[in-house]
Amino acid sequence: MTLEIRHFRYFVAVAEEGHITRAAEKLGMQQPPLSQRIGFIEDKLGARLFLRRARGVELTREGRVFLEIARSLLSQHEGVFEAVRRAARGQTGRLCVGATPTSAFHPIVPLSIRSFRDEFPQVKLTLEERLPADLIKGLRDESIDVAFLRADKYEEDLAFRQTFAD
Amino acid sequence: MTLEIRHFRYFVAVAEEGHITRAAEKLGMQQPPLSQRIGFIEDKLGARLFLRRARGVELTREGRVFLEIARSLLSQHEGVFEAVRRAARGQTGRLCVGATPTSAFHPIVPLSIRSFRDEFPQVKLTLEERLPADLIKGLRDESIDVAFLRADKYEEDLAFRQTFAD
DNA sequence: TAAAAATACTCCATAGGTATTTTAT
DNA sequence: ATAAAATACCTATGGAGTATTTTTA
Repeated sequence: MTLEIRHFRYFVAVAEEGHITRAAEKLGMQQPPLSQRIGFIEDKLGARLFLRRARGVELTREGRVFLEIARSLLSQHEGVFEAVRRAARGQTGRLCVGATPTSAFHPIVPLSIRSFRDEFPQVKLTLEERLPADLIKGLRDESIDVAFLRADKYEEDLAFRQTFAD
Repeated sequence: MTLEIRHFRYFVAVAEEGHITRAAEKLGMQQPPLSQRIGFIEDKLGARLFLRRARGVELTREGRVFLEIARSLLSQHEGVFEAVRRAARGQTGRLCVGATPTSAFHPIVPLSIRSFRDEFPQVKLTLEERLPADLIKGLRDESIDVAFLRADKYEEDLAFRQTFAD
């Protein structure tokens, strides 16, 4: 058996509480199995992570090192779901494209839209024609997802920019 | 149930082989349980990760996103053991050395410290001068890692002892 | 001596194995 | 028709629960 996500959770809970019984409560489980899991982790690592004290447990040096790593692993683990959800969303949801009345007729706009629709047919794409300032506002409040704008004027407002000649 | 390390391993194996049966072989398990686990992961994520083809499986867009994350999570997971091992060996971090006011000037003390610093330059070493009783206390609560003491007096307190003549 | 952790068991859920069916080319 | 994945069903291992003992200060 390898150390699983569950074990990292358990360890962090105990480290934060400094108390196996309380940590078990917080985790919605009983004290003995949690003690066992902690023992299992220590075996796996070949290191003692806690000193057993009369009123709780205390991290050892190895424990403190392990705590840092465990936290970072858990936070990365949490991120997974969000990342996949976003990826899935991009393939299946809606996309609102903004363009100024003039830029809407620049060839790049219809071409981009056509090829996007081609690649992601499940995405319902809508085109919003607005004035440049309103497009920026829309991007900020996320009522618009992407926009076609003259590059020279809104530079400092933009986090990301793709430029096309002409 | 949450996604465990095992699941990430399984997924990466299948993604790399493009073939559940072969991946199962490589993992030392059978094809059906691996198919089940992959199904489980997809359920958890609420996303299809593979397209089922006549001669294997192929990553979807979400699958490719998930693959990157899974790999990075696994590599971080692997690092855990190494990091704890190093911490346990004391190759990193801090070391607090205790000595009595008199023993601090015995040649063995500065000599040991010098050679230790030589061998483990990453370890930040500090010297604590305290009375013998406080040193024992410090060792117990781990505020001190090692101490130089007169061997004859604290014998029964010590789990480990290294004696030097003179 | 009191509070907390460890141990000894029992039980259960989920992972994994075996046999078979379904699907895609 | 064939190769591979899915499904159905069974087994077993590891995790969780309950009762009790051991440890630490």
